[in-house]
Amino acid sequence: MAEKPKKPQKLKARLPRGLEDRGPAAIAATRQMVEKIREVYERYGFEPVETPAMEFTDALGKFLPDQDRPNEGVFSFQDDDEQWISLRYDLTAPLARYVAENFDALPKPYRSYRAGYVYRNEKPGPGRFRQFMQFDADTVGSASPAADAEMCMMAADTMEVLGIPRGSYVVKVNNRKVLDGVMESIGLAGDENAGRRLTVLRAVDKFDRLGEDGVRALLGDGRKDESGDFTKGAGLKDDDARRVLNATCPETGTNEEIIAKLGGETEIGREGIGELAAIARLVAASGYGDRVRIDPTVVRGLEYYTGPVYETELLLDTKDEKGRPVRFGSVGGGGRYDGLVSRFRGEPVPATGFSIGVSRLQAALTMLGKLDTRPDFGPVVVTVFDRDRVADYQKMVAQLRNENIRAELYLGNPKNMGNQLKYADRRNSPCVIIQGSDEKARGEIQIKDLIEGAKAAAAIASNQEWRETRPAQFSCAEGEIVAKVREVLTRHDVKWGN
RNA sequence: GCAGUUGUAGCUCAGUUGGUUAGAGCGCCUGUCUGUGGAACAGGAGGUCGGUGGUUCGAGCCCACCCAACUGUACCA
Repeated sequence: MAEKPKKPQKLKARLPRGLEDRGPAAIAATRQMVEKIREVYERYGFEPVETPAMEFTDALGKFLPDQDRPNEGVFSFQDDDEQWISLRYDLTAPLARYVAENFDALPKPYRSYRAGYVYRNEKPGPGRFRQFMQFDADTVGSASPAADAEMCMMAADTMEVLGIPRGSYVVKVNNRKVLDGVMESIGLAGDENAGRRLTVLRAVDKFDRLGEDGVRALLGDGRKDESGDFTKGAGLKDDDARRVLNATCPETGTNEEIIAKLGGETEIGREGIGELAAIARLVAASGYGDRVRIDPTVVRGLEYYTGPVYETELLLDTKDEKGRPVRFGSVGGGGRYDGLVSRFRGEPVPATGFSIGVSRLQAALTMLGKLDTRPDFGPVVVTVFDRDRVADYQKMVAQLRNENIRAELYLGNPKNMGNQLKYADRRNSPCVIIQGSDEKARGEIQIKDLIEGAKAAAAIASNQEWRETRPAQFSCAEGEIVAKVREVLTRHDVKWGN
């Protein structure tokens, strides 16, 4: 014990929670998803624009009320001039800043899209990350319900282009004005009731998770969850709670039937219903009435939305590796934010937008087994047989690379062939090039087809036989290296990158 | 934040009523194998038993506090 030398304290390699490292398969999947989404957005007439990952905190509108510091949900720091800067938490608020700053130079209505990472300092979970990718599209400068309807239809098209069949997703639409009208009708108008209105909205938003009874409890005195934790409710009278529930319970039937049941006891409520009806008509006319559904329970994140709100939800059952059901929440959402750009300008600038949660959607599709997670093929590996002929091998690599074939020289310790082949195997290489002194003397090289070899190996039992038969290996003239390698690649349909 | 559950090797987990030097499988590295991937065989590295303090002759096991992860819930701008 005493003679055992004390080990130096090792630094623990670790990543903060809610963040993830991404390997080749995940990167390839994201690239494909982003490309497909981009095609849809372009087809709808949107053009790309990107903004940085950071903004002044006040441009994001994220200072806590009555405090000189940013909201805790955003990652923030102070610049050397003491100004607060925050990582963007979505792509909408930065776009509003961009449009306001470049207003005169942009055509109106201005239609643009962008993909990028956003950051939220919240508790992570399945499909919930603290850095995640969104793909966002916005129309700024149009108050028409056609702009909103278009967002919903584009959301539907996007889901299908990503391989989610019709019927396995739904685009839900609601209108904040309808909710405001209901609250006004039970006497919750005015600034003094802002807190209770928020509680009511949060309760309604939980309908899909807690059901009618859970929402009723939250509208009334409160609710106790299965761990025994108690959540205080909005304190509505039974009668008022019933009216809220009547106006917000999910209804079955056509969009028109649902809209007809919404009531509309106030001016603001009737306005919202009218907008919903207009969207429903536009959506139906284009043949999207089955996928874009009016749903009175949709609330969405609470601050800047002013009218229609939309949400895309997967209807497929997702289960984790232990078979437990996993709730992913919405994989996309958006709405109308008529106040966000006008904050920077003294005039009204209506706007509406929609974002796909690329990271969450990818997590869901991975769990559903709908994404190809097989590793890509590695490069052709040129092995080192004679150490003093590395230059010859490097030349072969260059020949292949010049023909756009992924290739590399084995850069490890070339003491034996076995290790080099093991390396190529791990890299998932389609084939390796071998040239020892015997081949060199004949002006030939050996090409070993690792894909074919792996198949042939299944029948081979002993290591002796394995080595002696050299399965799927052939020789060719030095000058044929490119042509013969290409034959192997073609035979196995090897494509890199896509 | 609140509540519940769980922390033993890189991963999945054993570990008796508290009793020498904490184990297994898988993975990893090396060798058999300076002319060939897998398999097999042999060997090796890898642990402050989440942390600190306490009870005890003696703690991976019992107690207290702390930390972390997971699940639910809240918040989610």
